[in-house]
Amino acid sequence: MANLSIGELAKQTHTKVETIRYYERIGLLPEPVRTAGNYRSYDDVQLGRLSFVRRARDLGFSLDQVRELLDLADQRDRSCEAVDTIARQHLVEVERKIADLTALRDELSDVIGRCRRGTVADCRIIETLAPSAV
Amino acid sequence: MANLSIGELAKQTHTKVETIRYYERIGLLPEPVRTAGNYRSYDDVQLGRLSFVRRARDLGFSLDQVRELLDLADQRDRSCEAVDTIARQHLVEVERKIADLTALRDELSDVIGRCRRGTVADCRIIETLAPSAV
DNA sequence: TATGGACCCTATAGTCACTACAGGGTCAAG
DNA sequence: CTTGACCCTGTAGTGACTATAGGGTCCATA
Repeated sequence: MANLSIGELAKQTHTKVETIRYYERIGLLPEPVRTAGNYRSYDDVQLGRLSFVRRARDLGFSLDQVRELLDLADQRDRSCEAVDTIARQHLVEVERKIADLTALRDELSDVIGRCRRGTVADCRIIETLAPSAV
Repeated sequence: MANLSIGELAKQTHTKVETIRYYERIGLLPEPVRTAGNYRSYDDVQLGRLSFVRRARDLGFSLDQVRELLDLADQRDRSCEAVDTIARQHLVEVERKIADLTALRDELSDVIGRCRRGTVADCRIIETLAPSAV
């Protein structure tokens, strides 16, 4: 049993104190018990829940999607299909972004190379990221 | 020469009309010429510029960074050192993003693999995303 | 016992990058 | 000459925080 203050919880989950209070305000985290001095007091269940939220956010899930995932985790007899669908959508998007960024990286390297050779004039950054066929 | 209305430009760049006006308001896009009826009228240069902005935004660059990249492409007579410095900074960031997204992709693939043909009870997405060792 | 500083509280406003009205004007088709 | 799709300006709302003001709590040290 942990009994963490909001600051300790923040430290352990790499979250700002304000963000935790914000999550509570929007109903993503339940209201914790309070100490005599009106301080919030958290246990390991809350710690796990917040860890999950933070990690999911870091992976690009919206707060609404996080809420959905939390609901799914609470109802453990349900099919995993919804989780799979959300993850699958993200995977497609992530792979497209990797491809785009790789193209941009190559172009930036090229610009740097050309710069070294003193021919800045034909910079093709715009052409790389804004192909005529949009 | 295209001579696009704001709606046509929006369609071609997969942008909302309001967003285009917003970009103009904050000075990211130049004010276009107006028709007799005070409608905005765009050409292919604007089209290319907006395409670039959208693509760069999608890749996770902030509007301020997009502004910098646009300057990089615009001011071709800049000194080599200035161009090199900006390009180099962006290259570092782009490479970090590629690494992050690659890790994310692997994790999502893993989640999808676990979810396949299981129930939430078997699906370990929660454990994956909220490991006890935070 | 007093006090200083680290921590906590609420409430509100600000940020970024849009997005959505409200209330009106323009324009081509029928 | 009206209908409906499109455009205009201006302002307010959204998501997900982040910061600030103005105060209360806790506890180690003088």
